[in-house]
Amino acid sequence: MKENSPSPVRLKAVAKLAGVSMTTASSVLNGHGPRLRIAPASIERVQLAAKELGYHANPFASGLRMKRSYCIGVLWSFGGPYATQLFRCFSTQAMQHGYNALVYDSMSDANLIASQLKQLKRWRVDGLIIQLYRPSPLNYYDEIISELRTLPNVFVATNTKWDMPFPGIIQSMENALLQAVRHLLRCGRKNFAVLGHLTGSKEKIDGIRRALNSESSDASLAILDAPEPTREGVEAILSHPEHQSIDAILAGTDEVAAAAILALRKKGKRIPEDVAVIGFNDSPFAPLYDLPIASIRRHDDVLGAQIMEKMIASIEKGELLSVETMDMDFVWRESAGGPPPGTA
Amino acid sequence: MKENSPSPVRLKAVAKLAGVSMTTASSVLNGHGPRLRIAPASIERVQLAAKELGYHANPFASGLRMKRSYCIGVLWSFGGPYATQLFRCFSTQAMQHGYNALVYDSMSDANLIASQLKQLKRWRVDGLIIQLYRPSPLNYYDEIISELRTLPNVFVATNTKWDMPFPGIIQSMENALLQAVRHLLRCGRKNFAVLGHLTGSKEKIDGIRRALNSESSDASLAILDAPEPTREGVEAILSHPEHQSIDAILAGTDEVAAAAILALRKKGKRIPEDVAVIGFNDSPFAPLYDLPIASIRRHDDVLGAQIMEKMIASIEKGELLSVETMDMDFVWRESAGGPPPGTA
DNA sequence: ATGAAAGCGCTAACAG
DNA sequence: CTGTTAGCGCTTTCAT
Repeated sequence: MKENSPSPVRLKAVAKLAGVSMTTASSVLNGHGPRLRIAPASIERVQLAAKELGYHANPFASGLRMKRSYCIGVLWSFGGPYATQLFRCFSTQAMQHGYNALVYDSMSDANLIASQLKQLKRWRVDGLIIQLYRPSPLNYYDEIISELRTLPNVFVATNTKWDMPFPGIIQSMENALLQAVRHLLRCGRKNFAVLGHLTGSKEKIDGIRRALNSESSDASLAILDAPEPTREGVEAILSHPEHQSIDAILAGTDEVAAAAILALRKKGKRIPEDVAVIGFNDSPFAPLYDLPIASIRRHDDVLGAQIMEKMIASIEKGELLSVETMDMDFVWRESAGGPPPGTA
Repeated sequence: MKENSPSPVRLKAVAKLAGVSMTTASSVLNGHGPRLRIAPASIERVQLAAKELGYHANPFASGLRMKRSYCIGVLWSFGGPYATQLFRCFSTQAMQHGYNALVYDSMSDANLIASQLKQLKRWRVDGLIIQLYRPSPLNYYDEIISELRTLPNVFVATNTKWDMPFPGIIQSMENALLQAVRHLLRCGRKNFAVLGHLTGSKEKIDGIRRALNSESSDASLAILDAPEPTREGVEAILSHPEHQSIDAILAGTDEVAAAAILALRKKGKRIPEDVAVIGFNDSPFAPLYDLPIASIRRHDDVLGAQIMEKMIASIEKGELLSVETMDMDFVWRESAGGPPPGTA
């Protein structure tokens, strides 16, 4: 199974072939040739030799010496239909720059994150990209944050502004929710409901409340907890007598939205005439239902490459990581009812 | 941003605290205590000291010395709705054993794979898990395979038996296709079609042909190329006059299946009465359409942990990696028509 | 049963 | 401009 692998080329071999010392070879290969004013001829010979032998520094040796790892840690809660693209961006982008992305799914769990952080620290990562949503209580992540302070080049992706001593990016759903709510109000909806996992929908609920307020609407907002996106589960919840007046549902995912549509129809309601339904994540399936499902979209797919790019610039050139905002979008489709926003 | 991190604990400190030499400390911590008959008292003191100081060996130093990396490479073409779970299994499982998973999305592209392999080799991975479907022409992967021979603990996941000098697992859709085809034939279907990306559906087409043969059926099989799973694209294809007699569609993904259902309905066909439709991947959305979509399911979710487990056993205990088969399943739902298989 | 010493492969002061 | 030298932190003979 395992054959005798040809022992990897070492710096010594390159130096010998180029007819210089290891020092010179090393300097050239690390790009210090010009700075140290090494003879152009030597530079070229070294580079040629390296290419010819297919030399690549042993990362464990140079890592040990330089006290750095050429590894970038990524702690992200992967979910939703674009998680794969996101992950792909991280690892591909890192590889293109000669780095390794050590990617872990944090599942937004503080204990898990703590142990993953420990592992990444052991590996002396050169930088860390971490997704950390505003916790409640606010001190929930205190230990993690103090741990982060000991790491270089920390970049945090979060969902909402929050006093957090790291640069990063805010992916806010505030604006998308505002658009969605405005649309629903314009269509005359009065009784809103949030449907889905309670855990994690706090942000959505707050956002909707704020949106309703800012539009000075007196519409009601019900919170329906649907842990699983099954037809039966959702049906049971929506059958409750208290919930019969609901005319606008914001679901936690597109799956839940689909289940809700099926359940409501079964009860004789027409979608979107009687009840408007909006999903979340804009999965590729959303437009492919018999009634295309409106959704709210996070632009994860372009995000990964951008963040990794910045990270590497920060590591290599010391460019400061900055805080930015990236809004999500409301994607209108038939299930939201009414004419699409922006139509006269 | 970066604070003065407390310099990490080194072996020296542990040895001093335990009152032994570095040698002894190292041996104990690597589990050689008993073998070297080190005094039980010393063993305990060392372990205590290590725990107290929170010592963890610098992986770069021990990696350099031991000529190994505690890293496991994963080259996989991530796709389908369960890709995230698969990825999560790989990295979590590796972490639990103190390894790092270096995961790259190979996208089944030979050039990409070659460059990713190079990177992994530089990193001296202790093992490699790679997804490599039977290529055509068969020698397409020759370079990659000869590269793989130079790596330790290679484990290949593939789709079909094929002379490949590595242990691994075969995820075969043969059986699932047979079940699906049998079901369709039992329901009296005569004109089959495969609908989806042509690239990558060769295996499916062959499997269906073999299934039809083994059932001695004279049903026809049309190959419809639908690069994108959009309503319009699929509609255009299915509107072609030649394709009006089709009564059973095996789609490349559940998305394509959904698009096909919409397109066919628009043309006045009833699903599943006039045309049976079967998707692929069994995405969580499949059961949530107004007409639940039958599908074919790959058990990716359990696969990742299993493979990684074996890999680590192979690295640490030299247990041989073995070749196994894992069948996919046909998941009946209403879109496939007829009574579910197994019903009287 | 334990410790001193050598060295994994590389890089960066420091002398020439 | 180039080479000699001294480690980075750890593991492992080999002596004691």
